Amino acid sequence: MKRLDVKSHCPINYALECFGDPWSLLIVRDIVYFGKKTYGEFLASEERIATNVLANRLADLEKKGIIKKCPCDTDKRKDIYMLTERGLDLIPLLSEMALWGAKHDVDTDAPKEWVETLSRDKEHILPLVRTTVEKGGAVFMGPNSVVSKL
Amino acid sequence: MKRLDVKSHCPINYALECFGDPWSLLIVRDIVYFGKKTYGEFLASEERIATNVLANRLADLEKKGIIKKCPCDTDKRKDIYMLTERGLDLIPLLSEMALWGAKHDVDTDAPKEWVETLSRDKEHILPLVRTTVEKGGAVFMGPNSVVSKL
DNA sequence: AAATTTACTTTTATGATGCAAGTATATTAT
DNA sequence: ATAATATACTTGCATCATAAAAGTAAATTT
Repeated sequence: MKRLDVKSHCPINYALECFGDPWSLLIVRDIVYFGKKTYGEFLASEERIATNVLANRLADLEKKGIIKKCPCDTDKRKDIYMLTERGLDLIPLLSEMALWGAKHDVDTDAPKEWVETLSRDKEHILPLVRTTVEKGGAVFMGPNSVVSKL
Repeated sequence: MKRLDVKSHCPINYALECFGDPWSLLIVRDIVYFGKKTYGEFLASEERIATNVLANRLADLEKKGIIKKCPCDTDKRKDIYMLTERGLDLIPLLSEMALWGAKHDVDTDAPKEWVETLSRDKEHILPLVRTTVEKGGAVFMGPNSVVSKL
């Protein structure tokens, strides 16, 4: 948890120092693709992150300016986590990662149609994903999902 | 070092399980951007990877099919590490990571001109990077560097 | 033949993660 | 109003990964 020393200012190393651990990008994925917003929703994700690790990662991501936390209006026990501008800027990176994984994992769960649509027309799709997520929507889930607009 | 259990077949998680540690992508970066090819060259990189960790990461990346190792013709003590097809397919992801880092690190070392060129014309640059690296060249170093062709 | 280079391995210390359990506050049910 | 439940955490402990330092074996240079 102590990542105070900066190893270099290579942009790739900088990015890795911000989110190059096994969990951070899965949290961002949960927001972008599945519209998750609360601690409990992140905790319930398929990869079974440990609760203390989730708390650490959320705090780190907030400190790094990738997510922000707001109290929930309707339930005061909950906080709502959303992407900042820096976080939204991760969408193209996340997409390339998803395309690589979908191409190279023979057992991938990635929906074939989405992969084809995305790789065919990034210029059009990525801004659509961004504006959707900005408004609290997601790629696959919810009434305003990106896939429902295609 | 024991990453035998697959947490999920989400393409993003798959990618993270292949190279989602703090070092693997720095090795790929050294190949793509700086034309590094041998153990000693990777060991000498700015971020100062520990020698045992480098040995582990090289072995893992080879096992995952991202790099391949060939004996060096001119010096039989050395091995030459190169990207496989799977490894070459990481170039777009690495580029997005570099663009994110260059944009969000106020102290970035990324060359401004390269960042602008890349973000303006990915369609043209990325295939050029790929064919260059395939032939043993790199983005910034060597007589056949990508930047020397622009 | 001796010194150096290269690509490692081994050992020990530290730090991060995984798992199980506990806590504080807010909400819902009775 | 009280009890039960939900939510977002924290704490303690075992295990795993990384960092640092040193050592090793084969190939090459002097």
